[in-house]
Amino acid sequence: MNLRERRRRQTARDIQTAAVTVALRNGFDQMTTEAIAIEAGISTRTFFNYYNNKQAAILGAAVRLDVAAAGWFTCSDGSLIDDIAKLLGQGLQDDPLDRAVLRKIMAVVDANPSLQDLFRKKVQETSLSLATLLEARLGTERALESRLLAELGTHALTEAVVIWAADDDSTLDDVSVLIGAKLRSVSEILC
Amino acid sequence: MNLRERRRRQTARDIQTAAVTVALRNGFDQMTTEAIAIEAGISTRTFFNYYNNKQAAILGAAVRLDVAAAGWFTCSDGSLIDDIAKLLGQGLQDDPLDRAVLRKIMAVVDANPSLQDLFRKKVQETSLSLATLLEARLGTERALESRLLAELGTHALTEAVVIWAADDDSTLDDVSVLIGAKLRSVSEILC
DNA sequence: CATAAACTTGCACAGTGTGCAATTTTTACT
DNA sequence: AGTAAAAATTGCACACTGTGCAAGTTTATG
Repeated sequence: MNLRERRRRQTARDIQTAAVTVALRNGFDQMTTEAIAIEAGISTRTFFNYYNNKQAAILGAAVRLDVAAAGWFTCSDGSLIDDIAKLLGQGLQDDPLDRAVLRKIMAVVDANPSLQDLFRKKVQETSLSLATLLEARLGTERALESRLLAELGTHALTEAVVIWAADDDSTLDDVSVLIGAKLRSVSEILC
Repeated sequence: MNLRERRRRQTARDIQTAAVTVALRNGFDQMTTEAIAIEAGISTRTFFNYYNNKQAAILGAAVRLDVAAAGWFTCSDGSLIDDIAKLLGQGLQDDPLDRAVLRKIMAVVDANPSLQDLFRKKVQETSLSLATLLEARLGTERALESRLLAELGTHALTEAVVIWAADDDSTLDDVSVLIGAKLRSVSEILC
């Protein structure tokens, strides 16, 4: 990874941290992009080079499923549920979360519908990537089930991350386990 | 229904029509709230009394499930799928769509991610109302299944409305039938 | 070390969205 | 009809958003 690339990520994180800090201090609605820029030590113009708006700055980057590196997923003949859990967990490992920061983010998001909207959008994006992979594995004729399974998987991911954030003793590996458990529980109820 | 209430709805529709007209003429991104206001014959200030932003003006009001008038749904012991189809169809009847207008709206939405975002949000709202009703019918212990079923139902609704919009000979009643058919098809695949 | 590519910044500017107070329209009641 | 309350419309001021552009600065590369 480049120095340039590392710097970009770091700046993006710095801005996110600044945004969360300001949001917790003044309230999200009172927070201006100027305040974020000052807190992060950059110009407002640079802020907009990193994020399209305040909402995006709070939420940061979405969980990305590396479709290229997931060839194993489409070919695997192991347990579908385990593979989904592993895949989603892998997506988290790529861009590790900071528990303390995440808690603050959750506090801000909980109080702001506009943030929840954007969050839904990001979840939707993740769901779409997952659906594509699932369709590749299950076959095109199962497109609808793929979409629903993906929906289910990303919901499980969200709930698992919330649990992870709340429990100081849990690790990122536990998230995969949690996802698997949730999916299995749903599967039992439906069958 | 009041004269006042009817006027409000009519003005809301007028603004929506104006917005769609302008969007098709100039492109959504070039469209300003001022242009909409002029087209609708109102002030920009009044525009914001009706809609929070351009996106909302294009999409208009969401399909509302009248929770109060849906007591029958939670008590019914008929076919769940039929009842869901009936309920969603009922929501449409309350606020009939104009096929020609809907087609124009779809053309604009198809070309604009920000409209798709808002659309997703509206679908989500409908899904939530439906989930509440489903949970009341199925029992609290089936909350998760209720949410998934609701998701499924609103997806089916969306697809059915698209089909209705494309077919001049179909009626709003057909939408219910379509929803039922889609749900049944999914149910077969899953079982 | 020189040059290209990427990044940052200031500035100008068009557009968004809201609070407030004045005015007009509708409703409800006598 | 007449009138007072309630609701809707509007203009105005203003703070904030987001983008294009051009000039300056930093990093990558050979």
